Amino acid sequence: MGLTKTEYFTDKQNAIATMAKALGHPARIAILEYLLKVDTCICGDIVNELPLAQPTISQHLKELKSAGLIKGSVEGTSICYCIDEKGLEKIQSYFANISLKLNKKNNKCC
Amino acid sequence: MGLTKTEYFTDKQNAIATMAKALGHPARIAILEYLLKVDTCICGDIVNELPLAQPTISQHLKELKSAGLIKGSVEGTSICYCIDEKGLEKIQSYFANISLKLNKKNNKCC
DNA sequence: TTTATATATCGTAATATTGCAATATAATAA
DNA sequence: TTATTATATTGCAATATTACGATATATAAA
Repeated sequence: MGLTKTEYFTDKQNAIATMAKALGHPARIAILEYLLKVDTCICGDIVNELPLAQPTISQHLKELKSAGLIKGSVEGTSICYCIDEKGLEKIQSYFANISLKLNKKNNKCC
Repeated sequence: MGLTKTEYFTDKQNAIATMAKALGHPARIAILEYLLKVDTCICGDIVNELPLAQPTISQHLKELKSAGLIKGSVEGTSICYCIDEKGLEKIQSYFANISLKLNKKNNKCC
């Protein structure tokens, strides 16, 4: 195995899991935070920012991109990456909704 | 390799990544949503709810628990699992904060 | 064209994850 | 005690992830 049985779950569950998974690595959290910190859009200086090799960073960027959390556009020789607000809005509102429901039900157990 | 270099990142980055990783599987999202849906705290009927074998569910529960997203307490023969509000609050507020910063900076790029 | 720069892809080794059958454990019921 | 029930653990096969050196690609500069 080692294969996630996505067919057993709803599209939304899979979508949230995909985004959460993409954020399930400290390097990708660090990339997100760096993109948030810098004012101008970022290119390859993420490589200088993180203590990981260039191919590794490239791979992490690819995963964030395919999860819809960042965007990248060619800018001459380099590539401008930035946060994809839509994707982040999705995951943010998902957790906000969970919290809301949790507060409503006043779950007292365990 | 195959080994995440956690020592290169901050504790907070690692903590968020750990929680996100735990939610990076549709079965674990489904478990979370089920725990949220049912009024009473849940025990082994998660096994009946999801199309996965009992050992698999048990493993997923363990991961959610060690990430601080759910709690479990022995209740006779069975175990009562429920959402750990603290953990969920952490990840919720993290993304809320990201969204806030994102809106502030009006990021127009790419 | 040639060279330099930036990024992506390939290939690969080490490790982690997923899923389940079989089995162990632990608490209650008979 | 001996079931029975609920859950966890073990062991294992299939697959995925992480990381990086080597290399490819693509654009701009000389």
